Amino acid sequence: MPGDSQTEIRQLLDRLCRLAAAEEWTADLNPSQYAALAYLARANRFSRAPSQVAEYLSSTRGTISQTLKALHRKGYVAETRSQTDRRSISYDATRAGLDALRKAALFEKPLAGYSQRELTDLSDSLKLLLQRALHARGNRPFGICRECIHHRHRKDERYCALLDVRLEESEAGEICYEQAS
Amino acid sequence: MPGDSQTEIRQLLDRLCRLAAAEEWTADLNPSQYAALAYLARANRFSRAPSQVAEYLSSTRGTISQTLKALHRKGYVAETRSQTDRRSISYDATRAGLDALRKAALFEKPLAGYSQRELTDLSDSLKLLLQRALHARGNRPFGICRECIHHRHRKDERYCALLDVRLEESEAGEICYEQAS
DNA sequence: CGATATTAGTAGCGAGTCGCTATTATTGCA
DNA sequence: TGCAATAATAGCGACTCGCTACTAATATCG
Repeated sequence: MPGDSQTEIRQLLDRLCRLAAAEEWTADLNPSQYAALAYLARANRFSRAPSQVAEYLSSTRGTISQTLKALHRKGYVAETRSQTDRRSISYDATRAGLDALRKAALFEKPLAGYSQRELTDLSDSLKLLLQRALHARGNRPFGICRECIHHRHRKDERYCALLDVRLEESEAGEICYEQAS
Repeated sequence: MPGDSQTEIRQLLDRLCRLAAAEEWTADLNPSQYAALAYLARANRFSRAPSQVAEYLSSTRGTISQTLKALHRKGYVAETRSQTDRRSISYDATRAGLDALRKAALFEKPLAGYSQRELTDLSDSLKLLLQRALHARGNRPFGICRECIHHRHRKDERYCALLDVRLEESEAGEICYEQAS
């Protein structure tokens, strides 16, 4: 039934995204390219391969492959082939890429009047909804490293018990493909 | 800066939309077609022309023209030429169109556990954000007829003071292009 | 009244997404 | 060692999107 809360929430989300998309075009990026680049800027070094980007964006490897190539042509990402697995590639956002991201800021003005409390409330509501929707579809959560069951933190050292590696302090706040809770 | 509340909220919105989009493909609709159809199902008879759909979706007349033609080919909308202005066309969702919309329901399960209070809270937060974002860009609000300054309601009669027409009871809850508050 | 905007809808271009289905490397496993 | 699984990519057809025209109908105004 059109008009109920579900439909309304869905349409609100959609219109907000379309508005954001309109802004993204002005920054030499199309919405998919923006989304991929924004992910790469927040993802840790174990989570920047095409298939991981595809999964995060609920897209396919084929499409994302093209998107990343386009970003590469524009100089917004750098390609790094893996040493251990010669099939896989990792993409990192370049300085120019981060600049392009900043140009497409949309909700700065509309969110300016919000208190920190209101921001986290909204953020948490959306996070919960997304989490449930992802779970219903059997998708990975793509949570933050620090909030993972494999994350170990003692003294001033961080460590991932799953991948068996030491972690830099700055990596604790990044998105991880393997994150679980 | 990636990682702040703004960026995070934007990425959450984006991922929710992409998830919804993935669901829409399964209902013989692409995301744009779904969005246009969902709008037509909620818009009143003064608001169903291509240019109005385009404005609602932050798109262009050209693109929406194609989208509506595609929906027409699929039998999901009906075309009606205006009697008064022979340039304009109005599109209405057909019964088959409404069925297709229902097939693409996504947030049913994830939102099932929410209380009515939580639903309206989330809905209101998003509405406020959208409203501010639209205002910042100088766009129309596309609000609901009933909540308009031109809406008159006395006894059991509804009336629009702007368009100078009587309104059916069922129209009071529909989206209107002319809505202002 | 008639010339001149303005408006509504559409067509067509080029780039690119998206869901597909292969295809090619490379790696893991029995 | 052979065969399945995996990572990335290529290519197809339908489509969106931002453009720039373009047609037809309606408004405006000297």
